[in-house]
Amino acid sequence: MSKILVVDDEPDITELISLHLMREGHECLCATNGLQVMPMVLEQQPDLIVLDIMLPGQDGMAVFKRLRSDSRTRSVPVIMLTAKAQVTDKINGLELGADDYLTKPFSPRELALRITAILRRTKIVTHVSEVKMGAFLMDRKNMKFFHNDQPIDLTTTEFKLLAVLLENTSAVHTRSELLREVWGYSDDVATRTLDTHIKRLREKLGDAGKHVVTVRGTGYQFLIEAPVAA
Amino acid sequence: MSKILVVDDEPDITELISLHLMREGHECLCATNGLQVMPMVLEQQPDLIVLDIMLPGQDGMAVFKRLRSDSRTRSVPVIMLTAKAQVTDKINGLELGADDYLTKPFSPRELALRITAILRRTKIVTHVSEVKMGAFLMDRKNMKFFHNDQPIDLTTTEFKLLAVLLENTSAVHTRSELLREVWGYSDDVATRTLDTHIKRLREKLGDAGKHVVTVRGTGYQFLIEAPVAA
DNA sequence: GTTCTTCGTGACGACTGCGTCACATGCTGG
DNA sequence: CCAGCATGTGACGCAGTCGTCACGAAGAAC
Repeated sequence: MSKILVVDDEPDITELISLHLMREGHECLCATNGLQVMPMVLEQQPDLIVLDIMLPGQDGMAVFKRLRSDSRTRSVPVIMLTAKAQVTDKINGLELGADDYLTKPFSPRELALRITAILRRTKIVTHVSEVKMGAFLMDRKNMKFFHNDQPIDLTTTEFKLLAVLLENTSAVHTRSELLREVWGYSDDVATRTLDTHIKRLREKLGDAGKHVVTVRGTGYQFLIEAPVAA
Repeated sequence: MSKILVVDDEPDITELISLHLMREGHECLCATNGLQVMPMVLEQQPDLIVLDIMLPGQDGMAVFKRLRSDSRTRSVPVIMLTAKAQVTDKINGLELGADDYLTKPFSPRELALRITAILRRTKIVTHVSEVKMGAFLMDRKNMKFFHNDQPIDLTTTEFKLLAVLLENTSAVHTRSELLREVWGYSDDVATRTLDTHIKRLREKLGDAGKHVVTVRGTGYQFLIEAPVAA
C-alpha cells in the first residue's frame, strides 16, 4: 500500500516494526545509519518515515532537520521514536515539526495505527480536490464551481481568477497580484483584461456575483458574507 | 488562525485548553454535551476537534462515530482525550480513525503542539496542489505538468486526461472510463476524440509520450517506468 | 460644479481548442 | 496472406475564449 522508511540502529527494532507494517500491507525500507537517510528518501520517495532520535553517525534530530530544510523532502511525514520518556523531549520533537512522537517501549500495534492515521490524512492531499468555502464549493479536479450546489462552469482563466480570489477571502487582491497569479505577468502591464474577466465572472455567478467586490484603486476581493447593500 | 472545537464536560479542562489555544492564535469553541457536537460542527465548521471520550448525554466514542459516518464531517481531524491510560483504549481511538490520542493528565502545551502538527498537515490539503509521480509533477493549481522540471503546458482536456491516467498508473483505464471521467459521457459514445487527444498528449510530452501506452481493445495506461522497447 | 482617474460594459477580431472525418498503419485470427 | 477491426495521424471547420478598444458611468480630488 504505502512505502515506509524505518530508521533505527537496532536491528531487532527495525525488524519488529517492519514485520508489523508489512502485515498491514505496507512496503518497508530500513536504514541503520543517519547518513543513509537523505539519499534513500530522495531515491525511494517513501510515504512516511519512522525515525529514531538516537542514531550512530548522525543523531536523529539532525537528520530530521535536514529532511525539513530541503524542499524535496519537507512534506514527507515523520514519526519520531525515542527511549527518553521525558515530556520535554516529546515536546521538542513535535515543536520541530514531527508529525508524531512515540516513546520506547511502545506497542508495535500502536505505531502501526498511528502510521495509518497519518497516512490517511496525507493521502487526502491527493484525493480531496474539493474545497468548500461558505456556500461555494470549488472542485479543482473537474474545474468546476458550485454555488449552493448549483454548478457554474467556468473558463480556465475565469476558474483561476476565482480560485485566487477565494484563496484568501479576507484579503484584497491587488490588480498586479491577480495579473501575476492568473496571467503570469511578472511586471505591471497596462491591460484591461482583468476588468473584462471580472465582469464575465460576475455574470456567470449571477446573484453570487455580488460577492466579488471592487476595491477602488487597489484590486478585488471575494467576500463570503454577502456585502450589505449601500 | 484556526477554529477549534473543544468538547469536554469539565469546565476547568475546556478553559485551560482554550486559554492555551488562544494564546497560540486559534479561535476556540466549547461544548460540554455530546449532543451539541454535530450541530455545532455543521454550523461552525471547525478546523479541528478536541474530544473527550467521557461525556454526559452521549459518550465521546459515539459522538466520534457519528462524526465519521457523515460525509460533511468526516474529514474534520479529531484528537481524543481520555482519563484512562490503558493502551487498549489508546488503540481503540486510533483504530476508529482518530488523528491523535492523549491520556490525562497531559500537558496543555503538548496538546497545543499536537494540534499544530495536525493542522499543519491538514492545511497542506488546501495549499499543496502539487502531486509528484516519478519524474512527473502535476500542478493542479496552475494546471501545468512538469517532466524532469520541464514545464509542459496542456489544454484543459489534455490536462484532465493526463490527470486521470496518472491517478492510477498501475491500472489500465478503459475507453469508456476515460470518456466518462474526462468528457462526462455517461454511456458509450462512438467518438474518436479520445484517440486524437491521446495523440496530442503524446506529442506534447515528447520523449515522455512513450509512457502513454495503448492497451489494445481496452484503453490506455500511463507507466511511470518507461516501457521497454520491443 | 469641474476635471481626472478608475472601473463597468458591450462589441469586435484573432486565436485556440476541440470534435469529426478520411485515410494510413498496424494488430489479430483464420 | 488476407479480411476485419482497432488505433494512429493529418486536415478542416465550428465554437468558444480571450484581449483590446471605445465609450459610458461612477468616484475622488479640488
